[in-house]
Amino acid sequence: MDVYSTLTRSKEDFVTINKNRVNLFVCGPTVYDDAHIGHGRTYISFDTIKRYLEYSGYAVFYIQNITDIDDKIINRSKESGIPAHELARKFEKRYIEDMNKLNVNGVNLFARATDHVDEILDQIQRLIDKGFAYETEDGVYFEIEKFPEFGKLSNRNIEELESHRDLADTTKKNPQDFALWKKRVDVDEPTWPSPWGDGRPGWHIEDTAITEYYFGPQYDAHGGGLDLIFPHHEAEITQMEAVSGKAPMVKFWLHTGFLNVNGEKMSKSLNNFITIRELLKDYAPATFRFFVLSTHYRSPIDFSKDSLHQSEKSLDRIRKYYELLDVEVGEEFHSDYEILDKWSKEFFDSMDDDFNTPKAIAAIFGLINDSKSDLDNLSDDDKIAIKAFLDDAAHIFGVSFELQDVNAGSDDLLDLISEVRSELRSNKQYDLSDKIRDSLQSLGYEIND
RNA sequence: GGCAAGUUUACCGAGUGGCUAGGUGUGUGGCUGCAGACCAUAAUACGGGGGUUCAAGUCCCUCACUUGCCUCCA
Repeated sequence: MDVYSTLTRSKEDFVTINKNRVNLFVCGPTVYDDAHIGHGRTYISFDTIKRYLEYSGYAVFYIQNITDIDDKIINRSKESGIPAHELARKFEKRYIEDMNKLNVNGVNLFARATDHVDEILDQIQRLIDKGFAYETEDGVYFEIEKFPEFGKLSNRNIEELESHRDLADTTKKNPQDFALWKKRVDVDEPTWPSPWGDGRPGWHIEDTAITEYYFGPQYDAHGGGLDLIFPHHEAEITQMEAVSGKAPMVKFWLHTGFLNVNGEKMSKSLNNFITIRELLKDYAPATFRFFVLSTHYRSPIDFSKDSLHQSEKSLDRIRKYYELLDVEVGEEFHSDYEILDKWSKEFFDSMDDDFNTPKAIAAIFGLINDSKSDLDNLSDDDKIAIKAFLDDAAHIFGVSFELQDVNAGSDDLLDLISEVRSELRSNKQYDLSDKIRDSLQSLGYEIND
């Protein structure tokens, strides 16, 4: 299996630290508002990656942090009058609900920043002891001059960055030094005691404190959105490798591309901000998942009604084919159906190639196109084999290929109506039968004569 | 300005130097009372310009354009 790492800007053989174990960390959300479809894109991608790793025989431990204390939460708390702690819990709960609806359920542990303050304090102390960090009157900072490798993930160097920063009103030695601890005294916001006075953690330190605690100083893969490469992930590498003296902290850095809306960046000012909750009022979760997976996870993806519609139709086509496989998948079956072998190999080869889901989807259609015409001539075992393959693919993608029977329960009534319509048609009373058809269609029913 | 990713047929979107990606949409034919669904079938491509090669969408150079990051951001 080949996986692309941002650190080397190339695909590399996926070699893990400990045999078939994979320790995976993905940056979670800051819980000050509802999750949007960009979050959805990123977390669906990593959910699928985890699913595929597990399918391939890896035991994956997937941790996601929850940033439940930071400026945005505090600001929102002051605006709304809801205590910061309460606000964070509320949106954390809504976030997890949203993810469950999208069938994103692979995270083994959600780790809150505020539940790991002890580990954070401990890591800061060790950074000070080793001479990488210093205290000023308003906080504790990492001194990047002490870590010459700063910039290796994002291809930047300290000199060039300095010229773009303003040193005014900061107590830092160097403008690029970043906060490990922010001292906060006499303010109406949550603080924690520390050896340097009351305050709260800087943004970057929570992730390395959490990963060191659960994984140790080195682990297999770290993911997040493209926008986190600098400065967030750069700072993580700096902190962790400085404190442990071991490198690399992470071998595989995985970054998801952005989701745009109608070609524009999603932002509140453009009024094109779509939350997952809003999305799911109009579209099925599987449609959105399939839409996300029809683009490679590192590429930008453009969200539009039209694209969602295309995904819906594509998924429908797979489902209609799946329905033609009128067999039950049992324990044992034997098949050497060549067309299936060819396309399933293509499917898994594609997934092995940096999780190339669009190509894997194409392999499913390849199978459909090549096998559809001789489906009637296939043995039950061959059909079972096809169905088992599609079940695996569906599981990896986190969708279902079962036809969605949204009208279950009203079957008798529908049967009656369509019977009446058939009778009208056989009597050539098309005015009335077409009226029934139109009405049923406007109610969302499909007519397949 | 620095760094990064892109520019493929109407749209989305794969492409490891030589063999039809795939989907959606469209055309044509079939089935239909008609439309849809369904079945069959067809067409359109590689941003511009150089170069390497027997052969380039695929490698190299160059130009143009797009997007993102460089402050918080999935």
